[in-house]
Amino acid sequence: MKWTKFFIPTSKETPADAVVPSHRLMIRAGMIRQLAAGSYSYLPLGYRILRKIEQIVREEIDRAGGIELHMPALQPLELWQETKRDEAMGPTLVRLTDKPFRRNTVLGPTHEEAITEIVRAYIKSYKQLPVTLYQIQTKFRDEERPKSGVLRTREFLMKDAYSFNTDKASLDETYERMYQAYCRIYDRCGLPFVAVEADSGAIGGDASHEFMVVTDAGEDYLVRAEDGSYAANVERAEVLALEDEGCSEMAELAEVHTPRLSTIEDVSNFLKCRPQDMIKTLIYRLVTRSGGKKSKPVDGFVVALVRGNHEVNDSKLSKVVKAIVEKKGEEVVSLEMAEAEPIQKLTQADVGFAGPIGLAEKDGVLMIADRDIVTMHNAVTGANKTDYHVTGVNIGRDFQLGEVADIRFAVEGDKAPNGSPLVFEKCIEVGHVFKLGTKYSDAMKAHFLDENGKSKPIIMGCYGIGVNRILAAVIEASHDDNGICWPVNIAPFTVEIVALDHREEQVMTMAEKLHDELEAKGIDVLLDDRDARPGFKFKDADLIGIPIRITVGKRGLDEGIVEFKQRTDDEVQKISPDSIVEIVEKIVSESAG
RNA sequence: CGGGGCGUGGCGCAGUCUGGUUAGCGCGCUUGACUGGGGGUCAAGAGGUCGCUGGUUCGAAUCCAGUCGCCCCGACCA
Repeated sequence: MKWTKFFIPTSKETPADAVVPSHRLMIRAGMIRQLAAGSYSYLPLGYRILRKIEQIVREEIDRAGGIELHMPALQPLELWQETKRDEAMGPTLVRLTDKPFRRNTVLGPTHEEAITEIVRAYIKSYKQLPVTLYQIQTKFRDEERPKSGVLRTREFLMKDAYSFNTDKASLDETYERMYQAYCRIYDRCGLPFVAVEADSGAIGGDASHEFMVVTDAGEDYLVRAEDGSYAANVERAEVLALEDEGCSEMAELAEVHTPRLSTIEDVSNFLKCRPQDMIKTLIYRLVTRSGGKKSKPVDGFVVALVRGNHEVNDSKLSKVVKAIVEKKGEEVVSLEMAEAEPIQKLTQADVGFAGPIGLAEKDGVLMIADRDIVTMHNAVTGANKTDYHVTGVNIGRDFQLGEVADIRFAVEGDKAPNGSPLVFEKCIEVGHVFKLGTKYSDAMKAHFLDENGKSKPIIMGCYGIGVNRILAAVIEASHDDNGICWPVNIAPFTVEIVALDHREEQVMTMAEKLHDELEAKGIDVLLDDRDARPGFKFKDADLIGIPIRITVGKRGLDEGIVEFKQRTDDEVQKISPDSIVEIVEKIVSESAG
């Protein structure tokens, strides 16, 4: 490809709106252009990269046993009502309601429903399982706040795979294969990643991993043990319980007047105590049911206790509550933060003055203390009386602990389960693998007959990769002051030939000869044949980040050489034009690994 | 959805507070000349309903009201 015949609108100036490096560089390198918030056109250079990443993804998912198909973005709303995800997705689900014929149509944000609809129609027997189907397709999500260029957009390219298995062991096997495929994909894309335990949250399921790229441009956080033994999304990170600091003497329980001071910060400032010496008491409304779907739901409360400097992790809490409730042979219908009114009724005080003393004994109250409550002494907490707190609170003497569990988020200073200090890092999620279980097959009645002729729901897994995010994440991970440094495997072109003076016939002849030779070998080569000064071409070459640069100039040709430089190297090598093809082919095959 | 900022040629900005000839500057673009190893020089050009609507005024990029859009922080995020 010759530069003058292609379309690479590079720019010296950085657009004011672009903040993160990948966004700035993609615009400056002429890879993308914004059409609206969260909507980007991929210009030819950007699109070449996207296609290369897509192809790597395709090859690896195929290798892991995936079968490619293609589903529509336009979907009937009814499909989403079957799984109640029309509600769950909320405003993120793009609904087309302008014209009568579009009523009840949505643009797919993901395809669990669509794929399950296919599978339930055709898969009837255990003999047809397991099967993994996937597509690489455009997704639509009306993100409330698109940001950081291509990192968070309303329309994006996603590889979404769905596995269907007869049992858990079979799902585990597929999951592991996909997990390995993901690792290979990021490796081939030259993207340094961390696989972390992810929160499987309300959906249930027993395993979920996210693939993260550590960068300041990210919007998620992961925690990692310093010794490398542990990595997880902050949403789910487990921590070592704090050590007991001990205390010299047990103080008297005392009530103190704390008018209108209902926050941890206010009270700790007022009483001159540390937030970690306070017990935060949060009240949730718990609805349970025993004995099947027809039985009457029962209202109750969950009182969650954490230290003042900690936050309750709702996901951890709901898992603990679920386990306790199920142990009693009941099931959880819902668990939500209580409104002001029921809190006042329960505590006999305004919101902000709740405390554990006397609460656990009340009817329908399930008290769950975080593990780090256990080691508190002379604590401060709400008095269950408006405008009052109590100090000198001690467990055992003043109130009894109910259930004890890890129900909080990790914070700076925490340690991993093995005692290694935890490090918090900002990151971008570039992939997520998930054991779904039977959530969708139950809701949509996707059943199969097993060896005994018994009908069972198909066990599902889903596996997503954001193709555009890989692209942006690679730039975040691989750039310098001068521009992008593309890894060979996904570079838009592998080689850029810089012809230094297009008026010199011998220069252009040699440049074109090398271009043709490389192209004949199937190597993606870009020849900068513009009538521009050398410095201008070098700057552009660095900006668009082609991994191998070959400079053809009169000076070198007089010596019988051309110059060879890799984007990430400093030194330039003088090389005979005859050996260029061989050297490039070697680099390409080494990268392909 | 809360808080903040910004809309002036393709890009980056000045001008707005304090209304007043023809709306400027840099980059880029066109033409010509020179130049030619890290974003050159000179000369001559093309390109703008100042986001949109309404209002105030003799007169609005500038003041007022409304509206649309974009960016950042936060909340939210299968």
